[in-house]
Amino acid sequence: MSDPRDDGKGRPTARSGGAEARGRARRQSQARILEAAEAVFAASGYDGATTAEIARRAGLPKANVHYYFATKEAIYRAVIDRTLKLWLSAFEPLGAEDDPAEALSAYVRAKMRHSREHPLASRIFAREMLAGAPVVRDFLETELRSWVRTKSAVLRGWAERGLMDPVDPPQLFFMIWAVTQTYADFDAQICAVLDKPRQTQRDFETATETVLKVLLEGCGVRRAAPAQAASTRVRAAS
Amino acid sequence: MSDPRDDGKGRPTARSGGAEARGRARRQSQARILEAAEAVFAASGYDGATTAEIARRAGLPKANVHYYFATKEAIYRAVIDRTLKLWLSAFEPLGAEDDPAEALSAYVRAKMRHSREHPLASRIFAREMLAGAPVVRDFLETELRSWVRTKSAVLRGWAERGLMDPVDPPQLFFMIWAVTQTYADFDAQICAVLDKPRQTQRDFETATETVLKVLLEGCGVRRAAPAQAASTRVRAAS
DNA sequence: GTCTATAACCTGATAGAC
DNA sequence: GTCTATCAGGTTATAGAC
Repeated sequence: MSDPRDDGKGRPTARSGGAEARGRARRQSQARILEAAEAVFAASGYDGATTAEIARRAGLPKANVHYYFATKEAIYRAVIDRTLKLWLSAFEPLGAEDDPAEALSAYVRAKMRHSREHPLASRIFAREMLAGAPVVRDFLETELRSWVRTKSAVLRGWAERGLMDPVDPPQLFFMIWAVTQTYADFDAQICAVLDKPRQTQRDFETATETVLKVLLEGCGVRRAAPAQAASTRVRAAS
Repeated sequence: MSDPRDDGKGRPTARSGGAEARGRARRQSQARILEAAEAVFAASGYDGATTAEIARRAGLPKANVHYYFATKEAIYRAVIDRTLKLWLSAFEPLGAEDDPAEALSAYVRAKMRHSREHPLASRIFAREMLAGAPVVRDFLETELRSWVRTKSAVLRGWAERGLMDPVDPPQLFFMIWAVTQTYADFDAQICAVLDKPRQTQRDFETATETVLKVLLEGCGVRRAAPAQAASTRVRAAS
């Protein structure tokens, strides 16, 4: 997963003069391809995407795309790599000594922001899940599983200290992920029901407040003050 | 949407003797194709699905599939038709005179059961949303939107009478749908995290109880007794 | 490194014998 | 109504000129 661009081509020749300029152009082309591919895979899925469409969006001839990425699958793996890094970046700490209201609130807000700012990544991830996680299964079974184990212990600790209700922690995470990601993945449904061409910033804020209220009160934690985040944590009295 | 099998072929000839037997065989073949197609579309999506695979699963030669459904798209539309009917069948009444705890509880339970019993339909629906609802947009903008409008008024009425907290009703429906459907759509993720080959009946019950607790307490309604359903409704005191 | 032209393959759909 | 054989179109990937 760490370097999916293993096509073995295009490495700088030993006797090159302008290697740096070429390296720049190389990275820029690759970046444009990945950005185009993200949009195409999110909209059409792996099978629906075509390398021709990716090339068109990237503003390159199709053969150029295959020069940088040997196969369509290699492009997809590179995009997934990015997606997982983004997914993980939305994972707030949730430390045992944190105040549950503050920490859970910050986590849910981070996930909501992630859906708002990176809907394409969210949709690609969702498509992977629907297909049975053929590519990201290893990630789910290692990194994500161990994250859930660790954080579940933290939540059980909070419940034992009476800071929140005893809620099955993995199930709570499934709920949080489902609710926050629906604003990216099911955008078409939400827009259709609300009779709007797209979700506005205000819709997003309403959604965030509703989600925070229902999820936090639903597991028995009092809400933190709306505006502040992880920087001004309050330690829980032990 | 009502009859997507509009290929115009295969209607019984006027002078036929065994028309009934042929009609039976016809319906049976169509049913087998649709069942196979549901599985293939759910697993692979529209573009990933092949008519050859659908035929193989249905136990028929490929040409036979094209005899009953002129195009791949016609098969897909027939499957979607089924899916939407199933989706609507999980919609409990939610009447203004019902007790919110009973009614919402029954609705969430129905949606959870639907995910458990019809995961393929749920995944096909999810893929449609991810693709921007090209086929079901009309359904979303008419039937579903009007359902949400009607039921939102019911929820606002409950909130005004102090039977639940004032929660933005459409947002609450989005949350309920997201949470309940995740158990079908993101099954791969849930199994991977829980380290199980599949979700057991017990996992499903834990999930249902957790979802009910968090969602109902999250919008300020007291939980109804677990076992009973819509038959023994309690009228809300007005 | 870049791009045009093309090869190799697969898929949806059909023709036509039975 | 059923099924084998095949066509037409589109896709991934590559060869080879520049």
